[in-house]
Amino acid sequence: MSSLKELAKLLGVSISTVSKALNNADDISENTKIRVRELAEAMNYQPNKMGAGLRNKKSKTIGVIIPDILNSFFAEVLFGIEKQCSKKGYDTLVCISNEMTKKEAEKVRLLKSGSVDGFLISLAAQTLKNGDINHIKNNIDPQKLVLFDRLSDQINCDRVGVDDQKITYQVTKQLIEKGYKKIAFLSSINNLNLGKDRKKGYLKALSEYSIAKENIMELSLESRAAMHKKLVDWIQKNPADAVIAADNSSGIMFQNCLLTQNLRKAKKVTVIGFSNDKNALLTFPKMNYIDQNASMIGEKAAELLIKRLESNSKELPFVDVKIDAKVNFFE
Amino acid sequence: MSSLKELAKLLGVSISTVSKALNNADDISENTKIRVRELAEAMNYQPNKMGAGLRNKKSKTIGVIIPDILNSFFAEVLFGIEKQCSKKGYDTLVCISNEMTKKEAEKVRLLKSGSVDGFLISLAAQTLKNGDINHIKNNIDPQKLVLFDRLSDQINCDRVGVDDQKITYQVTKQLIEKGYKKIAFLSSINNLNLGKDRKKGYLKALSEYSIAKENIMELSLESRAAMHKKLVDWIQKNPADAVIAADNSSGIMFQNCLLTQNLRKAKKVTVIGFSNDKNALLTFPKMNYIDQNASMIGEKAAELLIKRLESNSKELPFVDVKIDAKVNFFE
DNA sequence: TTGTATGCGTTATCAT
DNA sequence: ATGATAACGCATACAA
Repeated sequence: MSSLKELAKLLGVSISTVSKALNNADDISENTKIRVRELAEAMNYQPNKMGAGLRNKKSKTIGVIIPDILNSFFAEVLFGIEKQCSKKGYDTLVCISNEMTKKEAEKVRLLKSGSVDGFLISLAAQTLKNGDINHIKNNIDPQKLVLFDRLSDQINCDRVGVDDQKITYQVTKQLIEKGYKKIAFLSSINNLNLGKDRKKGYLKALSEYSIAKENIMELSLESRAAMHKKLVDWIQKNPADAVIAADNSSGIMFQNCLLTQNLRKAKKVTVIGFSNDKNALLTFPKMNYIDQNASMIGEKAAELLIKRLESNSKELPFVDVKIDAKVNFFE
Repeated sequence: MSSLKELAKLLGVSISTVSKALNNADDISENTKIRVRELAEAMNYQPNKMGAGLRNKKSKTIGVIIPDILNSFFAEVLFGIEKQCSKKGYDTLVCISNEMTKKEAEKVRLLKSGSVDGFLISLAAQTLKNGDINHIKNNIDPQKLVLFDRLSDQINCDRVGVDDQKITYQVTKQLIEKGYKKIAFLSSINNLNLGKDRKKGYLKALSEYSIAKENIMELSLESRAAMHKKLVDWIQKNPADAVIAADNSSGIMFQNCLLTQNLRKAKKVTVIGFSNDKNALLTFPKMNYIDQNASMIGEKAAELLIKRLESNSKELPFVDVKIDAKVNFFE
């Protein structure tokens, strides 16, 4: 790789002249600037990030820690993060915690030594469960941290999340207003907070419209064959005209049940699942779905972090952003 | 962040003594080493990557360029890369080319300035299509490059790929040996090389066993409703007892067709798609599938690169590794 | 056994 | 308008 030194030697000027010329400093003649830029271009000069980083105490790199890259939600968030960071001239250093607090702590250490300017973190399940967040609190300046999706109220910093209760509330409301009378709820994630919130939203809408709640079914996805049978029984006995699934798997599984039993037309059940545009392609007939807008979560989180990093005033109050989901209705 | 300088001052020794002690040099007394290590521990000292990188001309960071993070195949490869790199003490800097040559070239530039030690790249569709790979050839030392999955024979370097022809050859053979007589082939990716290879494997197995080829159907996934109808017609007229789908979407779509028409039992068609363990969960009844073992591709690619980076001899011959797929048969 | 000096590539300050 | 110099954090050749 060519360096300022090399360019300087070839041009017969000093290193600082080259540096200033490339940074378009006021005190360098237009002529020199042109000569320097041309050679730099020709030599395919790229400033060395480590040299600049060492000097400026800034790496223009953001550390990202996600619990699970195989979860398409996080992959999509990452897409949004990458998009926004790229736009603002930042690199991303991506780490995976595998949902484990220990790994998460290790990654924080790693990234700090990698001299990232700031952190974008979605907390590991284990961390949330145990409320064990000292590895974050003690090692990361909240001015350099944005939490997304998996939040903890034990840390005072910028957050970007989804309003799970609002999503299901709105969808349930929409269904009611479309004339559905018996709306059931299906979930395999009632042990998680977001599962509970989604259920709350469903119940809230029903109670607002004084509608009796329909059957609520808890699914365990461990034993699929057994669940399939249970679902079939359920839908045959249940008079629901719409079903809201609290998660991606439940929705698709339920839709498949309708198909295998050829019940879809007979029962006229509208199914609404959680998904994203990519996965939705895999269902046919196309399932109605709630898209959490994951890439927007990533974009927004990155935007907030970069804004804070580049603001010199430490006076920006912490914000709590909620990203709205998009509902895709086909029927 | 604490630095060697700070530790040195607190201990009343020189910077180099601290540095050597932490690196366990021979010429430092055990006593001093202990004192230094203890303080370093207490201060939560982390060596600054940029300082070390600048000095050593090594960043212990690997640049990864993938075409599309929303494609679960690449997300899974990334998982494997991260796993292996993490194990060997390397960070990964992940970039997305969005299948565009221009973006890919930009990312190469970016990563070079970020001073990565080496590159793991899966080429963008556009790059492969146009054979336009100068941005790689001219800017990356082949000793520091491993291509994976999307390969080009215009670049002489280590490669890790899948043997697409072999996969479908083996699966077709298995089906024949299980007694299937009429094996059809379904594809929506016949425009891609890997799609062509998968078809070749299918045809090769049939010809080896002197079995007449069954219907071969090209799917376009643009207009899903139309395709669905076409598929239904196809399966009703077609006497196939097994269908090999060349890609994930085709397989799931076809399986759904069987379900919507309640044809599954009547026709007794065995479907084999491409998928991974995660996506396979979304089908019911569980679809037979070929798992490309994507995370292994990532692990192997990272392993090869690190081995080459850490070998001082430049004499290692380039290797061409093929990762075998796993076939999951449920019926 | 420990310390001093140097340089990696960059930028900012202060001469000239 | 240009150049010399110092400093960022680290590792190492060499001196003591």
